[in-house]
Amino acid sequence: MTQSAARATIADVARRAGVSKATVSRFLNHRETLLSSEIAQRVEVAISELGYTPSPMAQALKRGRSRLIGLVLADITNPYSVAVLRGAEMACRAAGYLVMLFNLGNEIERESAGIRALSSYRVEGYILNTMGHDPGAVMETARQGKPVVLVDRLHAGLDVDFVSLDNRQAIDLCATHLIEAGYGELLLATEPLGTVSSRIERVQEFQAFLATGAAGRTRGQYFESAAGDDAALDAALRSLSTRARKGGRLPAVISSNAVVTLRVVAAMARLGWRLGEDIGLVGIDETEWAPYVGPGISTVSQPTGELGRWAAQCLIERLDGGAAAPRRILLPGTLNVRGSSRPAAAGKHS
Amino acid sequence: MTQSAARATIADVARRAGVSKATVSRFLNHRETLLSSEIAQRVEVAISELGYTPSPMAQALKRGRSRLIGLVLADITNPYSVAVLRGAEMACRAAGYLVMLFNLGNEIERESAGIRALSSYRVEGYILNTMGHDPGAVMETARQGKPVVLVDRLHAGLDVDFVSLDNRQAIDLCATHLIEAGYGELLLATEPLGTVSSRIERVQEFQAFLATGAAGRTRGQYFESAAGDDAALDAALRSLSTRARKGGRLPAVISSNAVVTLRVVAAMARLGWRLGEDIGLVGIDETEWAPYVGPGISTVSQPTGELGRWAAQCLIERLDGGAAAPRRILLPGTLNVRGSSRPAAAGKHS
DNA sequence: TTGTATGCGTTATCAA
DNA sequence: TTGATAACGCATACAA
Repeated sequence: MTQSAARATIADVARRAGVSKATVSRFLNHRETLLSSEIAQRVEVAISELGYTPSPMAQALKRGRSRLIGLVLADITNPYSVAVLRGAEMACRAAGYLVMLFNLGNEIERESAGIRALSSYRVEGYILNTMGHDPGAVMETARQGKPVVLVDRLHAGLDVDFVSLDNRQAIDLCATHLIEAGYGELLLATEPLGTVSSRIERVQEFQAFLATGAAGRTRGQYFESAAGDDAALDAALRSLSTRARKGGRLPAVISSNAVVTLRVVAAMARLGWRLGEDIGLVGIDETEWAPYVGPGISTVSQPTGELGRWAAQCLIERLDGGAAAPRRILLPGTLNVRGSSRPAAAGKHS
Repeated sequence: MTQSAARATIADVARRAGVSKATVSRFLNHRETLLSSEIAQRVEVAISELGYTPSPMAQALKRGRSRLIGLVLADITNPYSVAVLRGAEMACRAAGYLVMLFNLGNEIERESAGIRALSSYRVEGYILNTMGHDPGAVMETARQGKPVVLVDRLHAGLDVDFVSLDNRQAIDLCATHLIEAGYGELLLATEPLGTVSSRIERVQEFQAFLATGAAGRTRGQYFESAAGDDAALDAALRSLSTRARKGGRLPAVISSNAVVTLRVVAAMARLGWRLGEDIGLVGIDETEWAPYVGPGISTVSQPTGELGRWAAQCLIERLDGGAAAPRRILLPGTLNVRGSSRPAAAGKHS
């Protein structure tokens, strides 16, 4: 325990125990098969006396496998991503893997840099939650022959395991709840679609829902809300309200994720509208603040921890040799009803 | 570029360029000193043709230094921590270091595990934002002779660089603002003090402020709010209100961080009080939702990115040989005034 | 059952 | 200026 600055190596242990390095290594890796007599004892005490821990770097170099799993996050600032990270981390830890994180910080051009960095550390597989803007980068992972699992966002041309919220179920949940609550003119507000599969899918499922009998005479549109453009959002909201009034319906917004939910909330302040009364709102993504903004914001919680856990699970199974066809794992969301989707006295909006 | 599964090694490059491994290594590391003639050319093209990248693991093994910096976070779920992480990451990247993250997930008993894991990867220094509950673990870093910088939380007996919000300035900012806004009976609500230096410091600075002339006839107390115990918080708030009424003052809360701010907000809902009117509130830690909860919540923003940047900076300077005495870097917060600290019509609370 | 020798991908020391 | 070679810490094939 009382050790000088440098970490003990396997040679130190061997010397101290009066055995060879190979024996120490065997004690560490093949304890059961090549059992030693009382030499194991000596090695064991030497190890604990020296506080010896094998160097994962040297092990990786020798074995060709690192017990590292690479996790690429588009934006660690996003609570969704962090929650997924936690789930994945726990599953990996349980399986003896360490998660090596690479945060893109929303700089899509770093996508390949991230994968290269992880690759240089010989990670054994990748969990990707990126923009998918740099197909070359992601293809590189496939080329390496290392397993990949995508979270939340599909990549064109990459046929691998995929773990995500069941967007159809989530959209259905939002829409039917809103309709049952009395709202009849819907707007799906989303971040700009771009190539992000989850955004696109939510819009498509929304449109599919509207085309269904379940929608009744409900009408709906969608709107892409860009980061700085408050005016466009306000206009879309006003237009929604106008359509609703003309049709004798109550207007409501489904926001496609927490970022957009916050934008809609901000718009309420600008427009002087009250959630639930002047307009309905249910947002995908539960947040800690949802219960306390306005009358409380109705949300659909994603099973974020589970998503991360599943992602890790998929990867680890493939690492263990499971070679089935790519899986698609879609987990359901759960609805949290709050004031933002309770029309107070039936449409008293101006 | 067109490569088989395995990554190219320095030997591949050497073979391709028709030189020795040593030459390739020199090209990579000592380009200026031992300049080669047109051999450099050959090496250069071979490298790019093969898409060769040195293995950081092998480099670390040989050099004894990893260009890795270990970052231990108490809870990555906390936006404060993530913001610090981002700042630190950017500074490290600029200096050619990679951040290796270890998240404690608030499990304090993992503190030593985290440091050991990082240590096994031969990180060259540590940025620590932990509970400090496991002194042994942290001492271990010191024993290793590797530089350490503490963020937000001091550790007893560990005399190293420290980067943090200027708690005195922040508390003064909150208190004087509240007083100027007309509030005279203050309550500092904090998470249980335990051994967390930042919490303790904020309480002490609060008490110091009250003892000062600046406080005038203002009175104040502090309250430790435990995670599940809503009743205690409600009681503390009611008692605050009672004291205020008796003294003919307006009551206000300073919440010590974002977690507590949210608890106070939740209490408002339970008690049926309105922020700003029935009670004032200013919280340390800016959040994305602060503008939209109730009348908007006044906050003090921490310069989180800067904190992270400074932490990395300190570490890197020591890594480069700077051996001065431990530094204390205290950065000021900035006040964001919103509705929660604007008494509407002078104390119309019951 | 244990020890010796070799190699993983690098860098650094020495000769050439 | 360049090329063998040893060594970093470890795991394993082989020999003892």
